[in-house]
Amino acid sequence: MRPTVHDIAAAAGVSLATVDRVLNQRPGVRSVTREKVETAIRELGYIRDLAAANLAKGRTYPLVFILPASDNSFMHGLNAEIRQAIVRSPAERTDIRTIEVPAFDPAALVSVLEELSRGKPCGIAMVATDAPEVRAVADRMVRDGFPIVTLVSDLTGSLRHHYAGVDNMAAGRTAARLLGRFLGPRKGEIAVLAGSMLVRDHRERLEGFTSVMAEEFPGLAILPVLEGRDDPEVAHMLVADALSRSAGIVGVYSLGAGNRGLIRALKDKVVDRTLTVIAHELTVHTRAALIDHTIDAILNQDAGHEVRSAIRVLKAKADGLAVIEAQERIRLDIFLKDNLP
Amino acid sequence: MRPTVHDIAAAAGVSLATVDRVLNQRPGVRSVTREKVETAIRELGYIRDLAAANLAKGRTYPLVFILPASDNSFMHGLNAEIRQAIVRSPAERTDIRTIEVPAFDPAALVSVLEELSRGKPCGIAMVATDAPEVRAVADRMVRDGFPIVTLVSDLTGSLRHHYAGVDNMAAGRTAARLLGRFLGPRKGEIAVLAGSMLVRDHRERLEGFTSVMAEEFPGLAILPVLEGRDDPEVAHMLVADALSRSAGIVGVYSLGAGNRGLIRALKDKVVDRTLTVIAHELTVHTRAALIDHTIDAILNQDAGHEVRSAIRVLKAKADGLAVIEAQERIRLDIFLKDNLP
DNA sequence: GATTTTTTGATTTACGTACATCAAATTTGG
DNA sequence: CCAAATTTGATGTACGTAAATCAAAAAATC
Repeated sequence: MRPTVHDIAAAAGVSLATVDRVLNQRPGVRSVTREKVETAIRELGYIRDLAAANLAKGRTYPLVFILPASDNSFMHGLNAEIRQAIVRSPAERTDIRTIEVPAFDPAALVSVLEELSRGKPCGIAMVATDAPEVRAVADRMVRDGFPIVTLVSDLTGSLRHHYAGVDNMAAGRTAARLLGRFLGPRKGEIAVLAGSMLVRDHRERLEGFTSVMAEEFPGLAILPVLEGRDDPEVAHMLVADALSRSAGIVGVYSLGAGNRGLIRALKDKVVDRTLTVIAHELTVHTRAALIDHTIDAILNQDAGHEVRSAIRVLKAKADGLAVIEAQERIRLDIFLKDNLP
Repeated sequence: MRPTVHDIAAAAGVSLATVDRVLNQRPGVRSVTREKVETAIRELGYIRDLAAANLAKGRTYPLVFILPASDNSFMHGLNAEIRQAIVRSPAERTDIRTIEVPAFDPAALVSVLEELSRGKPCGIAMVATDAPEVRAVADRMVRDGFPIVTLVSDLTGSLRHHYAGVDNMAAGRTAARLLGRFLGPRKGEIAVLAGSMLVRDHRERLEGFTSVMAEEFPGLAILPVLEGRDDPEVAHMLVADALSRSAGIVGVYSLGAGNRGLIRALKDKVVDRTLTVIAHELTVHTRAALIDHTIDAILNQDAGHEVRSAIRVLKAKADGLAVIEAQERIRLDIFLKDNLP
């Protein structure tokens, strides 16, 4: 049987109360005594029974998710996953709340964080807007002991405990290689559809994409980025326009949302030529397009995994425990029509 | 606050002891009374606090992993992940034991299972040898109440509660499409290297592979399968031989283990022609080969995820709880040199 | 050496559930 | 209606930890 507080008290020759004081870093213990207890803990290999401790404390983990108020499939999916997590709350002792903030608005995010830092949440997960002022508050809160993880989009150079999202640079590079290899020896132009270059994940995907394209597929020229604002209508217009303007386009990389518009544009135009298309995020629309060969590959991040991972990490940090790194790495899913879930 | 047994006793107008009898299906409760209690449970939305219950019972989850005694990187990795899980045992209340059985030996597996069914394990995870006699014992044990999950390789048509492994048919199909698309308009022959056609996962991969090849890439002809027994030496010999024999080979699909030998053969021979190569399982060797372009893509199953998933599922089944299906789906990882972890 | 302060011990209650015991109430059988 | 069997209640202990109280002992201060 694993040792309990009683065993430690006995081994250290002190009372249970003293052991408790040491374990929960309460004052009123001489450092010699504390030493004795800590030695006993180490020697017996004591590990506190978290379940029992949480029971005794009546502990719950109050967590806050801060999300941008964006109206696209991915964010809806993310929201749905958080609601699922809320359903599981009783069993997991979590108490999850979500806060919506205007998208791409550092000031709004900062004020929400300021507000939270006056409260009691034991953990914060946020889709970060990548701005210095956001980083400043986040870092201050980390130093003040708040567990903070970024979700989907990271905060450059910040102290946040963890990033629950994919490596977007790698995603862009992967897209480039897939596109390049699928096209083989063909030469031509590549259209890139993004949401906005103000978001870090989109910038990074583009950066990864262009670098591999330049290094390894010199026959393919990247056209100026189309910024579709993650809006299907805008995306449709931009892509349709680009396709009609340039006959040299052989491939498309859609690195943001709003793929509904992209797909419509592709279906209108493409009877006369074959395009190779790579898009991000698996939704009902992209899935259908993958199956009917309008899209050739989909890169995806699993929102469910991201949410569950964020929760696990925040709980672990709140308890001062280690996380299983490999488990928390969010993988880039590559879907062809053959390995759809 | 969530309701406790006390609240239920009060609501149902019975004593705590009676509630306990109902909850733990102990005898000595009239059906009318049982009804009252069950109604109260439903109406208050009571859910038993598993942590408290486990504490009171002093419960641990004795789990057994049955693994084939195969000497390849993948099995070594799987073993390592199980050892990691054993390290985490105290915190997870698990008590994990592994048993090695000769590979591809149904009789041995059956006798181990028979032995276990006389004991007390609350859950069994096994790399199944796909044979009718194995399925028979497994099904009997499932009916007797043992939670059983198959790991990596499934048991055809069995009642096992869960399969913690990838969809190998989908893996083969994916490999075919990748190879076909990477080769583009090129015509030629494809060499397939397998471990053994006696293992279900290899058979399925091959089946998926050939079907997509036949349907969609008629210009590519699949050569007779090379059975390398997952042994680097044998694999080396077979591949070197095939390459020297046929000048028409343009691609290779390695769906088993023993890739060390394959890679050596490729490096020896391939200076004079470009081959497109897809292999399974990310190891130090395949990773290096991917980076130096000897291999073009690696399909992988994450052994760590498989082990952790098997444990979560077995625990849930032992408690009669639901699992989060999406979380337990083992994904097929596709690695290009750009998205290596 | 007496006094104050700090440190330690002893003990209790609580968390939510499991499980056992014994007495009391109720039902059933004859 | 009585005896036997069944059902229910009341109560206590346990699991491992947290947290509080109050008394006792030890150390520090003057």
